[in-house]
Amino acid sequence: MAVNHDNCPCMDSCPLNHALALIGGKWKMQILCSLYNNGPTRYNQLKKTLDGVSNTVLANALRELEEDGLVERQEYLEVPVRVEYRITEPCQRLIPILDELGNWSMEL
Amino acid sequence: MAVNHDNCPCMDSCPLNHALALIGGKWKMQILCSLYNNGPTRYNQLKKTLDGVSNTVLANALRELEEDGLVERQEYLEVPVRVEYRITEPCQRLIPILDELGNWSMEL
DNA sequence: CAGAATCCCAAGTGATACTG
DNA sequence: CAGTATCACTTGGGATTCTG
Repeated sequence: MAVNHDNCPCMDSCPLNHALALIGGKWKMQILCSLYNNGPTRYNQLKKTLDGVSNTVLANALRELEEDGLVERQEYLEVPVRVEYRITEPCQRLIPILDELGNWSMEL
Repeated sequence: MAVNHDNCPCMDSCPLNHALALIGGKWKMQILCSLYNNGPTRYNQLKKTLDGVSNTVLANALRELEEDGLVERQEYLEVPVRVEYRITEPCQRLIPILDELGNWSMEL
């Protein structure tokens, strides 16, 4: 069982901390959730959908998500430029887990 | 599916945000993890196990976890006083989910 | 259009000392 | 022993403006 690390502390090597680093923060899960539900989305559309995100935060979150392999960025060389974001396959496998987590939190 | 909220944004009512409020933060998952693995644990023992927590943070986290029904506090009227923390039954059901989440993050 | 740069604020975290 | 109080600090998040 992955949660078990002898006597704890899991500390730095804890898979859960790693997970939190990937999808923690105020907006990352919403971003993934939106991309999952709505499919590939342009930057400004995403910004409108996630009502209240600032550019700073959204851009940073997207870059981190991309670096971590959760999101793919595709740039279409049109004028004006068009950029779409979508979730990756490994990220797809995260969705059902998040789903369980959400259900659990609501039943609590 | 709980993750689906029409077009998103899940925003405030998002079950995932609720979950994050419960178990987010730097130490809460470690606390739950430790209590799960080691069983009922006294305050100072917990503090030693989670190497690096300050009193401020640990005490606050434990109080919140207790308010949210994830942790039970039991006070034994001995001299000196003894206080033990343990995870609750609803919290037990969270463990396998965290386990999946941890596994996912490591396989990524 | 898609972001980067800048600046600011609030919240979270932490170290230390102290007390019922 | 199990915390609380106080204060300092770091980080994340946000508003706004600007540019390739």
